[in-house]
Amino acid sequence: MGTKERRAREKEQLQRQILSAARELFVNEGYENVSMRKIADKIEYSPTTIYLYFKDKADLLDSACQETLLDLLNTLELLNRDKSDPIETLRKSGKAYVEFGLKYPQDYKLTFVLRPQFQQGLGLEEGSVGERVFNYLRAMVSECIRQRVFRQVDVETTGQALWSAVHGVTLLLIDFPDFPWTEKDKLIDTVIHTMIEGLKA
Amino acid sequence: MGTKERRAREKEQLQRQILSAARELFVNEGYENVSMRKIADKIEYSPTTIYLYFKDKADLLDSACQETLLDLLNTLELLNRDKSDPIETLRKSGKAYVEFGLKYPQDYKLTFVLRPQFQQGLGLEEGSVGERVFNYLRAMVSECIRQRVFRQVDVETTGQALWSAVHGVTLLLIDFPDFPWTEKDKLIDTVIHTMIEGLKA
DNA sequence: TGATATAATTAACAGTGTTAAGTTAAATTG
DNA sequence: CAATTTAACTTAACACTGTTAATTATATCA
Repeated sequence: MGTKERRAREKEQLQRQILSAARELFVNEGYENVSMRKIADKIEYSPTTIYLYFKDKADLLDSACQETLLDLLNTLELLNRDKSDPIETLRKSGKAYVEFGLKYPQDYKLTFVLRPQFQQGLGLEEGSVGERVFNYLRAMVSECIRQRVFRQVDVETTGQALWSAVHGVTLLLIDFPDFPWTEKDKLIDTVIHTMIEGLKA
Repeated sequence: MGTKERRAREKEQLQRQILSAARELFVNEGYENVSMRKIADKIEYSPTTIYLYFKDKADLLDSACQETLLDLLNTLELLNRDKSDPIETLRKSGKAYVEFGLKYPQDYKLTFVLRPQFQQGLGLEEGSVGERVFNYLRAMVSECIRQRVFRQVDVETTGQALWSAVHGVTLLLIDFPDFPWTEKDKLIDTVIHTMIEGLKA
């Protein structure tokens, strides 16, 4: 009597299909320029079917951002961290963070700029993927302090400050592509390097 | 025969009135939630009248952002700069920049996040207000290097890196108001202080 | 006053997110 | 197997959006 389970599986599959189509459109055309009807066209269902699987358009955005955060977390955790050189690990992670943002600029903006505006204050609560990303950062900072390569700074504040810096350079590079930046990589490296130097013992 | 001039003056006044109403609505309700009809209601004209004074809605946004940039420039230039302590000047300016963003969060996001998305690559070209803001920053960095309180870093890259840092912390504080930040001012100060320390000779 | 130029409006178009009602197809029950 | 319930999906509609073209009102000049 597995019919019920099959149906449930089919439902789940359609949900994924909708989300996948939506995310692709969001990324390529921008959230505001994607209509429910466009998504419906892509998956060859009527527009209102989407509402059987997602509360509304913001809910779709929300789910898309969850996926992006998971991708980012994976990217970071795949870095081979050298325990004996926590600063190099921090540097590499920062670089990977920015490069992730530049590789998927629409995804990044959707997740870290657009979504908070809609789903106010959400996305970083306890147990969420966002929190896991931040935990990753916190752990690196802790290790730098433990090994006394950083001076005795506050872990929380320092983590947030580092996040601020990489977030800032990522967004500026995304939002002002025509600004006469000295050189992309040089700028990114400078931001990260300067922050790290400023934290050293 | 000053009728022509009076008419021109009246036109200009109405244009300002429209822009003022639009900016107020943008800031209070968010650009996306403000319709041309809402703006028209506020100024008690028909919606299409706006199109006699502004090309389209994006043009209105553009003009509103110009005003914001001017406000920011004024705020920065009103700081009493102590020539003998360029680092303190830089620190105060950074703080003022972030505080400006937090005081007018919608304005800030409109100018530095939303507008670039519409009016791609614009707003920082030669002779613009945006460029003047960046010149201000550049001058401060130059002074720090000239007085050898900073090591011999590249002015351009350093300025852009500093901008990245303050931009980042401003946006994070705006976008994630419910995130458990250690303490607003402590975070801002840490970001600025860490960057400056990392640049010192 | 009558002609002309300018300002402002009305009506309309194609599109938006979303809801409620209606329809079709599948699963369950007797 | 036939009847009925349930789930999945669609059609039609609402109130809104930015924007354009055609039309009306208003003020200036001869």
